[in-house]
Amino acid sequence: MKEKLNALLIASVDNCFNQGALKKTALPEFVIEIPNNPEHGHFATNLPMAFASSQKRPPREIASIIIKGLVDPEGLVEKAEVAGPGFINFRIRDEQWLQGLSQTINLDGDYGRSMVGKGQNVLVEFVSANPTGPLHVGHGRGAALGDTLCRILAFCGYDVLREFYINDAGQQLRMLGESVYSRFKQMDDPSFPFPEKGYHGDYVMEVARKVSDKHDLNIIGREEAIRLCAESGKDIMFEEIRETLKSFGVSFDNWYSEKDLFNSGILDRTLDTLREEGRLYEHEGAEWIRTTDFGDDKDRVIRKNDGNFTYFASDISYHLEKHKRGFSRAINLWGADHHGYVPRIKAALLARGIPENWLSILLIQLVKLWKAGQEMKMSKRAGSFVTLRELIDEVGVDAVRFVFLTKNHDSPLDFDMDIVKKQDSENPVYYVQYAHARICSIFRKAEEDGIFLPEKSDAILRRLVLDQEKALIRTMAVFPSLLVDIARSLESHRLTYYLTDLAASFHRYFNLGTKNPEYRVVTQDIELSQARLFLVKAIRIVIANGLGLMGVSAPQKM
RNA sequence: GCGCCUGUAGCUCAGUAGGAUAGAGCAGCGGACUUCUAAUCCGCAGGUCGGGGGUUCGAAUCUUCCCAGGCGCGCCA
Repeated sequence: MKEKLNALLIASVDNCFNQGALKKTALPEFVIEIPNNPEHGHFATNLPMAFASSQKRPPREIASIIIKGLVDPEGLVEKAEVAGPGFINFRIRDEQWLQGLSQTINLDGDYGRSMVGKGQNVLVEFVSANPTGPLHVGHGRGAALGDTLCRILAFCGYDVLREFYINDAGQQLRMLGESVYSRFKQMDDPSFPFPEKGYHGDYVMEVARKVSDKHDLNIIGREEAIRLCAESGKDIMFEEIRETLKSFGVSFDNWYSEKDLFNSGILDRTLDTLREEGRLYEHEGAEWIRTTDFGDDKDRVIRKNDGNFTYFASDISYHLEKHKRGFSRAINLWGADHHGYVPRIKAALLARGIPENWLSILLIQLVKLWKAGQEMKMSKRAGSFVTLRELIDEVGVDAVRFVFLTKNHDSPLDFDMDIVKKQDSENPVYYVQYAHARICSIFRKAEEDGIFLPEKSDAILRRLVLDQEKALIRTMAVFPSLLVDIARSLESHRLTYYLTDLAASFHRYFNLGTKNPEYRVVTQDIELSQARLFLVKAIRIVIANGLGLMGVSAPQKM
């Protein structure tokens, strides 16, 4: 609807140009928004105010000129009026809204789908946890956010590739191997030393048991045993990570291995290119990249004086390779503790002429877990942390995902397990799900009463005349453009608020019927009942589609 | 010290590309189920949008300074 109005406005301004009512100047940036105050109509635009400076006329005057020159062959607008300092407020004709409603019903599961991203392929990298331990709750937030973002992008027509980058080449894997080996040795000799920077979590002992069940670590040399522990440990952890993600409803198209980056020669090739272009230099036995030429605050080492590459080398290479693979844009979801790396990775891309906005990096703030009124401090080093697996098992996938999606990614999130575990109204996930279940229940009731929906809805929908019904129809009309907005802003949490809002409007509507039977969906008047059934069916569709994009189930019964 | 993020109701947070009178949930108080699901709804109360300046028709939103909190500033991974 907003899009239609936008086109209408542009045509109208054009018309004013041709009539000489307005000077031919460039169209300014303007917005069409839904006013908070219902008295201001269904839509409002600030176009006249934005136009004031180039037209050199008062906004209100421009507003009435545009209204006079309105081009509206479809009969979209019922009323247009000048308001406030120079807004134009629009009221759309009921017919138009009803058309939107029947479209929602016809499109069903495809309602909200669009093609705005057509022709664009996007690489979304998220989670990318090291296979040196289980996923913790912070990874869960990234997984929920990333997965939902991918679903929304795909729904908006983007060609999305979901990728998990596996750090399987560096020191940390070696450390896992040493930790596992040490735990194995400690089974017989508790005084066996544990590596200083080793992984302390209990899971390491479990890995040690599993590895030693399969292999006799005593008959092979220490080095080989550590290598074996590292390799097997990685496989075990990785399997666990995949398993956890799967039960969390998160899938990936591609698992990109850092080791492959080395073995395939890609890393060397990318560095050669940078070297040829004079972006690298030797200094004190190490090799550096001149990221300061591109906005970083200091140059960075990519090869240490011991000959090993820094992790940054593979990171540069990985991202340059992403670009080379032909993606029109890339999105990374990182933990906010990595924000210091943003300027340097962007600098490295710029050094190869890749524009800064090709890569969007979403920084995800910390999750604080609360239980029994106490914060559960997490420390990976000390091995004390709540895993995503534990959280899912205790709280349930729907609730965890929903809560992770209630906050903007750059705002820290307090996760109160006591609230989220409750099976009652305090738990926010049920509010939306309940609306869905309630609608299903209405349909069961209608069926009992022998009321069924006809094929065509159009004529019947005219019976929807209540303010609440019209408001619901308008709210639902926002859904497609909301998704487009999210695809632009990458702010998935807005979907959560939208669905909560829609559910609230529905619950309110439903409750009208508890006071006055005339306002029930299923009434004595069959045609009216059918119209309302179409309405709530549309609500069910929007909620189901929205929850689907969030990876949250839409139950028929609760 | 430098950089990034955050600061909105008692608490947790929204606030749609700068728009008109700043919202929700929870907590508090008072109401609504012989009824299509009360996991719901209605009402009341609750705010110098951290503070000061600036930009303009208009600022929670942009800018600058200050205050408070979180995180990051390795030839670690």
